Amino acid sequence: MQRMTRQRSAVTELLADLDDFRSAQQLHELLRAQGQGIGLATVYRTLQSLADGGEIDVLRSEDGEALYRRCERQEHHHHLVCRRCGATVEIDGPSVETWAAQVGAQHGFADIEHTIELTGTCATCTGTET
Amino acid sequence: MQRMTRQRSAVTELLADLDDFRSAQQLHELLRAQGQGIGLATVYRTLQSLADGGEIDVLRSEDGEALYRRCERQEHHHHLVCRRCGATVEIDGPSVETWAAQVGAQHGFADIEHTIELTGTCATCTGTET
DNA sequence: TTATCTGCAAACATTTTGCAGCGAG
DNA sequence: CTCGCTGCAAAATGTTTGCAGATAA
Repeated sequence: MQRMTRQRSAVTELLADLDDFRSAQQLHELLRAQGQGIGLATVYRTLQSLADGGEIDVLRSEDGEALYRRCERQEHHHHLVCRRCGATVEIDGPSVETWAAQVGAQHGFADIEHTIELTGTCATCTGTET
Repeated sequence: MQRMTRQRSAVTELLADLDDFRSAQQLHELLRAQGQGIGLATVYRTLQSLADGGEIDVLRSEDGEALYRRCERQEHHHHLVCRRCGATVEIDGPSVETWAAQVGAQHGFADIEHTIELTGTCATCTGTET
């Protein structure tokens, strides 16, 4: 089992304070900035163990970095990103959640998870075509 | 502009033959297996340039590898994957296509693209719980 | 011809791992 | 006391880049 070390609780508490996804290196820097003495490897190991335990969510950034966030059990939303200027809009798609669950059930799949990414060109960029 | 080299057309043609997402290294191996002499760096550079030109789609695998696939203009489908045994079902989601376009329009975004991945536990694996 | 592309190997960034010592239980 | 956890630095991966030579146009 896990021992509750100073480092582990530091990571857990930091994640509790943050709402966005952060990279391991970012979290490491934040901890050091807080005056917490902690090694990068430990941050990675701790995050991995938290992720294994389902206590945090992990996703990959566009350039392959792993991003972590404390697990939000519910109420997730998706992002709509402009491929031109990078503008991002948070969107909520109840219909998609429903659709996902439905499709899963239709094929006998349980415990469905979904990842959705929307990309487009935003109004500003569309109008500003060169 | 791009020169049409032996290597570049080899990559393009290989992608035309494949339907799934493949990693750069995988594509490199396939090309070598085909007897095509091509360096890994060239594969990376070519894929990057194709991606920049919007000729291929890129996404990130769970473990941070970049995966490439020739751009499918329309009529795409999504996959529902069993997290336990890896079984894959192709699904078609007209409602999602609609939802995506709608959400995009709502926010003034044009030319919406979406990536959707569904993961769950399939019937067999659910029933076979140890 | 000549600017671009290629291959190789070295450089990079992120993440993982080996090992000696620390410390929670 | 013990065994897991930590820190460091070295190793592993996947990707990028510098450079000299090959080559498409």
